[in-house]
Amino acid sequence: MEQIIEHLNLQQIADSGQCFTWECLAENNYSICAYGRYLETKQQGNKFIFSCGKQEFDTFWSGYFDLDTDYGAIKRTIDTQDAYLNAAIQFGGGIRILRQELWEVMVGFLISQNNHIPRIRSSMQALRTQYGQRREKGNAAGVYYSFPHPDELSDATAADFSALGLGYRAKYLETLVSRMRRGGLEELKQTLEALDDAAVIQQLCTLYGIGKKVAECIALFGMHRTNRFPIDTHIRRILERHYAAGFPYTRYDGVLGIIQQYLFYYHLKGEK
DNA sequence: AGCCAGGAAGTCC
DNA sequence: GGACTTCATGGC
Repeated sequence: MEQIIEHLNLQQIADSGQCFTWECLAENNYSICAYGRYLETKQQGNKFIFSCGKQEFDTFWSGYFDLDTDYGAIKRTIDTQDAYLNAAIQFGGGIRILRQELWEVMVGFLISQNNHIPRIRSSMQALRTQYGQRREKGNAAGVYYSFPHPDELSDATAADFSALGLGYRAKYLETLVSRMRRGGLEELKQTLEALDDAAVIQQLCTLYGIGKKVAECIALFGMHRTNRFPIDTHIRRILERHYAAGFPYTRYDGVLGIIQQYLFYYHLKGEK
């Protein structure tokens, strides 16, 4: 099916580092596996072609791409005097915060610490093909691998994960899997849903290998807590260099996570 | 061009 | 404050 969508750019999202499992098939053409479903999509300007039917798009993928959130309205609240932020949005205004699966995000950002995006991606891909379920694409030729549930990872050891390039993070994942298997993940999800942002972060930080920064990312990308503002090395530099007098947190209260993504992506890819 | 060093969406002890 | 895995990246 086809659809016109504003404030969405596949390449920007794919390179923004919020998800590590999209696969680039060609320019502006990606395959996406999420919640066990498979989708291929192509973009030409604001026109998109999706490999699924209208009903599946409306009931599932539309939510995944966060199309119910009005990014145009958010952009209109931006301080016109803030040259850096405006440049960032000019550069990466097609970024949205996807509604990804909690577990996949937890693993992705557990691996992300002290790491490069290309390497995170290859580790995530290896986890899928090693432990995920092999499935027919259905609406396209070939097969894909779903991202493995904790139960599907429960026989793997730290040494197995290390072999996939996780390095010293392998033991973190082994411990996390043992906590999240056999209903642990579903229990955690229920617990977290009931908590406010600060308590979510606090709760996540009790897990071995998850510190403040990773917890913030999990809340933002895995639970759509769009007011979380993860401060990593890139953001820290931006704050020092461009917001030495203080960042306007209160002005963007409620959408700080979205603002963070614009800034992060611009620093990562745009600003030279 | 090819090599080398500093750094990478940090956290643990 | 130091150690931790490995390697894509940029500088020379």
